[in-house]
Amino acid sequence: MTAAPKFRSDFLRTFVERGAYYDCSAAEDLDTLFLKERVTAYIGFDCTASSMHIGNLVQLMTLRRLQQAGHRPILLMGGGTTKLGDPSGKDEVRKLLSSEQIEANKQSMVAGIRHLLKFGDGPSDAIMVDNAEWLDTLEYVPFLREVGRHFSVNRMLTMDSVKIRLEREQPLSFLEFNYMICQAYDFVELYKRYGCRLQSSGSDQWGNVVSGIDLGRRVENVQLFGLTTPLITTSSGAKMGKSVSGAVWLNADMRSPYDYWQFWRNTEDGDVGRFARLFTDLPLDEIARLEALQGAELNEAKKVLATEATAVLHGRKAADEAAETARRTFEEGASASGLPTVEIPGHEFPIGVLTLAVRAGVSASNGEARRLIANGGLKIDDVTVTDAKVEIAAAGTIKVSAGKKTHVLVKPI
RNA sequence: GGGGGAAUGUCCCGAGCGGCAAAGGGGGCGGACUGUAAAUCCGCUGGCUACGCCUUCGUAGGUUCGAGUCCUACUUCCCCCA
Repeated sequence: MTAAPKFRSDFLRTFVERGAYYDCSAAEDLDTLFLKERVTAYIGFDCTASSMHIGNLVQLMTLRRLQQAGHRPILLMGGGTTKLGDPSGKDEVRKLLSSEQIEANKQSMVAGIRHLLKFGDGPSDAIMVDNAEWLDTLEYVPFLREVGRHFSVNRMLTMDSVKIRLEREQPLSFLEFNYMICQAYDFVELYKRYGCRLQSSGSDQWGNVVSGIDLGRRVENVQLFGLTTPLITTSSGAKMGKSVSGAVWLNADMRSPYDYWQFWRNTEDGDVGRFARLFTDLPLDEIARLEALQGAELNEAKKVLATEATAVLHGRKAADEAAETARRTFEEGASASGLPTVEIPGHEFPIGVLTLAVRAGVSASNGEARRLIANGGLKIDDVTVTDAKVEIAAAGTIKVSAGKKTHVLVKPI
């Protein structure tokens, strides 16, 4: 990482102030470009899951800030590159996904982030493109002659994504080996189609970004730019978003706005300011005020962080509802109606607590529910369950809690 | 084409003289302490109709009272030679 240069353009200055800057190519020239014109920039996402996750959020926020600064963001969905599999940062060959699966993932991923960007035809409206549009129909030999000849295998072997596999004696298939070439080609293709000059990405993609810049210079004689963001970790060193049962998904149907709000509410003290700068639209002076709070007062800052971050992803209304539900649940100890709710047919009652815990989704199995009870972690309507054999009668809505933070409402119907 | 290795609890890493539901980590989940934080400490971490039963060690067979452990074939990967 280079020390952040003193930028003159609004966009890059904000980018640095918000803590999103890691490195960029030809900083001077890029800064000038931002001063001079409306810049079209892109970030690519592969369609490996049915939802984006917290790890993608820094990139998504970059697109958002580009748009806010009046530039034009391109959301590139890697419907084509997903068919190859990105070897970066992976120890193993990815499982191949079917074309149908990739397409379904793409639709779902895009739907999940619709509040983050404004799409349309306006000058700074976001554009969504799928690189399958051009990658799927490439002809092998012409492609090799036009693009492949600009790539040195010697150099590709020194790229981290490749080198790491080789050093660890982990397999790297020829299919994956082509990933960086396709990503480089994407950049040039987006330049040709949309005049896209900048690719932003996480710092782990630097090698691929540079490859695209090189290719642009060679085949189009144009100066392209790269801008990377740092890998975000919590202040205690953990990779972000790996806390609760795997990834923190952005799609509302995979993690409700309420649970998303909770994720931010549980931010470590030392991260409040940094995360607020990165993941909310709050003014910097307001953030400075919030992070200056000490001790338990920081909880107020965390609530603001949670609400604002949720508003960015799910919209203001959902964020306010999540905040209110949390307030009633945690500060009043009430069975707030906004909690995640599970409906169970009335004829299943009276129901055993184990089954109830599983049906409510707070335990994965009866065995797990048993252990939860043994550890004193399961509560029904705020009463600790001590006997795994008790049955619960249907008496209106029941609050099922696992530990202090997980609460689910069960509604007999 | 020839030779040598590797695959372990479906989160990951990783031990495993033929008696193994399988050591030890990491992670995760609960509890205590707190502020819905961090750090620390404690417990748990295959499933079930549960003092018993069932399913797990790349896949399929075999030897054995008994196999993660031995044999055979296959799959995938790594290394060396050609």
